[in-house]
Formats: sequence, structure tokens, C-alpha cells
Amino acid sequence: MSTKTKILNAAELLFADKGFNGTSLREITSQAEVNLAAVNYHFGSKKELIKAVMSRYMNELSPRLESALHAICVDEVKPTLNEVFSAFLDPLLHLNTFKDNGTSTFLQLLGRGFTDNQGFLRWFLTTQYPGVFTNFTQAVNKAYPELSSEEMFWRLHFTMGTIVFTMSSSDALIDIAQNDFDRKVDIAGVIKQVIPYVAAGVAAPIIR
Amino acid sequence: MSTKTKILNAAELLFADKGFNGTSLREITSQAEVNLAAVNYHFGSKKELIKAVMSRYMNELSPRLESALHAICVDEVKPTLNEVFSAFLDPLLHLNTFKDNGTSTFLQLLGRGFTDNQGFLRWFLTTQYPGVFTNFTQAVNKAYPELSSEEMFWRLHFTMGTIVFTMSSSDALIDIAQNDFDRKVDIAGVIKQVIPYVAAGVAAPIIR
DNA sequence: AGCTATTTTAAACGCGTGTTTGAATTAGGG
DNA sequence: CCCTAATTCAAACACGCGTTTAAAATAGCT
Repeated sequence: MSTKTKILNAAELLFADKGFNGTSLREITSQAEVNLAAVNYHFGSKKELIKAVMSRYMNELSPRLESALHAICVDEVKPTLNEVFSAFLDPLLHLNTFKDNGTSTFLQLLGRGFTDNQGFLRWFLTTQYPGVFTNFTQAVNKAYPELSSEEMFWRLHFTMGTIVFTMSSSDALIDIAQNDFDRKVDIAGVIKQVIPYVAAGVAAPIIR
Repeated sequence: MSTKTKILNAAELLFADKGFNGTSLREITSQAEVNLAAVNYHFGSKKELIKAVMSRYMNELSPRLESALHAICVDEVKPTLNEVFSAFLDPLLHLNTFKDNGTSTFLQLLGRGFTDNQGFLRWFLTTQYPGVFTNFTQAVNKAYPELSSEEMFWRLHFTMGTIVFTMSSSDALIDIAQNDFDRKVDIAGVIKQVIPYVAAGVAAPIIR
């Protein structure tokens, strides 16, 4: 395995676990069993390494997600919100075949990306992968056209918050749930729990 | 104004804006116009300062919140989830009379507390202010008794995610909303938007 | 006023960070 | 084999961090 890949693999796990600011290059390189200077040699800087970690997942995810959302817009005249949100399930779970625990790792990274670093990753994702967002809002709009664009704006951000927060602390939450309820829980189970929740939230009656 | 108070006031704004890890004691003390060593003299450590900042708000909020939730449990035989979540509104908005932009600042701090510092603030809040949590889950349980404790666990954490994430980036979101929709938005408006969302999310039909 | 305890101050400490350097090592093609 | 380019490596750099120190200033009490 190349040095570059070893760094990416070590970095993504540490980033997901402890955040971008909370992980040092020394932790990453010692975990990856490469020299400290290798990060700056291969990636240029820590910030570029973060982008590379995210890009590896986004490049795998975004085409599948875009086409799944696009299919809903084309095929169905009036999709349900449950269908829209369920469209995320397969592309996200596909990350598990791409990498061990890929789904969980990616969602945790996403959560970190929106809270660490005063949100520079939010900018990176929205500018580098705009197709995901436009397809998503189109699909939601087709499912619930009565929602004004402002109400949709807020509800979609609430939804992102639900997902991102849950996933960035999903390991801790899964631990608590397994102890308290004596039942095996995995990331797919959490996703299946969250879909009806966000679908109902977005579908909530409008109060004016 | 005492040095202690000057530090608390400067710290809470910087913490809310840039997170706990993202704010240095030097930023805080120069903003507060006090000596760097004053933090360690008056509070002992940065961690204790963080606790003090949070406690100042929690001591103001938690009795009002507990009694509002308690009142729902006592007065109403079957409250709606909208009533339960609306019970948060007055205690939260009361923080605005306690301090300028107190509601917004506190909610941002809360958001930071759950993502920074590998969640030591989550532990601090749940152990120091358990009454808030127990009253809340009781009220939700009375409103929606069909929900199993495990489903309630997840939905309440989804709800916390919605609130906490939205509020930790509420300044940026309010800016975007004001530009895109040409309409004055404030934190009370966001709270009123989020209540039907989370109420509908928690009230979502159970899929088994 | 004088003494004591409290508070403020400037300076430094030790440590960890991301990054850079320049030499040593390794690969790969003519 | 040899030369060159790519990579690895140990070491150091400059900087910012939280914390500590000990002297100076201030406040409060008798």
C-alpha cells in the first residue's frame, strides 16, 4: 500500500473519531507508520489532507446519490418524502463495500466537517459538489410543493443537523443504546430510525 | 465590572463563535482587557472557565425549564408534542432579558458543548442538571406513550441534534436566510420554525 | 497609617503544533 | 552500472498554547 493511501486511511479514522482540529499530524503518521514529513510531501498541508480525505468519499458517493435523487424526480410525479430520504440509504450503505465501516466513517466525517474549522468544509462541499444539493432540493420540492423556499431552507438545515449531529456522535450513542436496551445496534439501524423522523419533520404542517 | 465577570462575558461570545477548542485564553483576556493570568487565578483552568460559562446560563434556565415541563405533566392529562416543545420557548427567550442575545449565545454554546471536547460537556450537563432531562422525557412520554424507550431515546437525540446543530451555526444560517429571502430573521423566529419540525419528527409513525 | 490579604502584572516555562530543511535512501530507465 | 528523479528520514524551526512564578500594585480592615 502506498504511503499516500496509508496516510488517508489512518487520517480518516482519527478525523472521524476526534475531529479535524483534535487530530495532529503526528498521531496520523505514527498510526499510519510513515514519517511525519510525508503528509506535507504528499498533500502539501493538513488542510489539503482533510480535503483529500473528504474527496475520496464524495467522489464515491455523489454520482450515486445524484442519480438516485434524479431518478425520483424523473420517475415519480409526486414522490413521498420517505422515498426522497430513502434514496440516501443505498448510496450511503454502498460506502460499506467501498471501505470497512465506510458509511459510519463518512457520516462522522461529515458531522465534523460542519462543526470544526468554522465551517470551511461546508464551503468546500457546497462548491465542489453542488449537484447533490440541487438534486435534493428539487426532489423535496416535488414531494412537498406547498413548502415555501424559505421554509424548505430551514427544514433542510434542520434535517442536516439531525443527520450530522447524530452521526458525529453515533459511536457514543450506539454504545449507550446497546447498554441501555441490550440490543445490537449498527449504523444502518440508526439510519433507518432517522428516516421517518426527518421525513415527518420536513412534512410537518405549515404554521403561518 | 469585576474581572471575573469581564472574563465570563468575553469568553462566552468567543466560545459561541469559535468553539471551546478554537478559542485561546489570550483571545479571551485581550478581549476582556484583563491580564492573561487572570483566568487561571480566578477560575483555575480553562476547563473550569468553560464550566463557569455554561453554569451561569444553566442556573438561569434550568429552574424555569423544569417547572414549565413539570407543569405540563401535572396540568394536562395528554399534552401534545407541540405543547411539550413549546414549553422550551419562554425559558429560552427569558435568557434574552438575562443578557443581550442570551438565547442565541446559550444555544450556540450548547451546540459547541456537544461537539467539541469529545463531549465532556455532555457529561457535565447531564450530571449537573439531570432534572431537565427527566422532566423532558416524562413530558414526551405522556404526550406519546406508544413510543418505546429505545425509540424515544433515538428521537430525543435526533431532536437534540436538530437544535444543537442549527443553533451552533445559527448566525451563518440567519445571514444566508436574510440575504436569500430578504426578510428579517431572528433567533426567536428560528425557534418557532423548529418546534413544529421536531414535534412532527418525534411524533412520526412507528415503523416496525 | 500600617499591616495583611487579595488581586494584577510581566515574564517565562514546557509542551505540542504544522511546516521546512537537507541529507540519506530507494526506484526506475538508458 | 550509473545517473537522475522520487521518496523517506531525522532533525530542527517558529509559533501558539495553557499554565506557573514571583514581584508589584491595590484593597480592606484595625
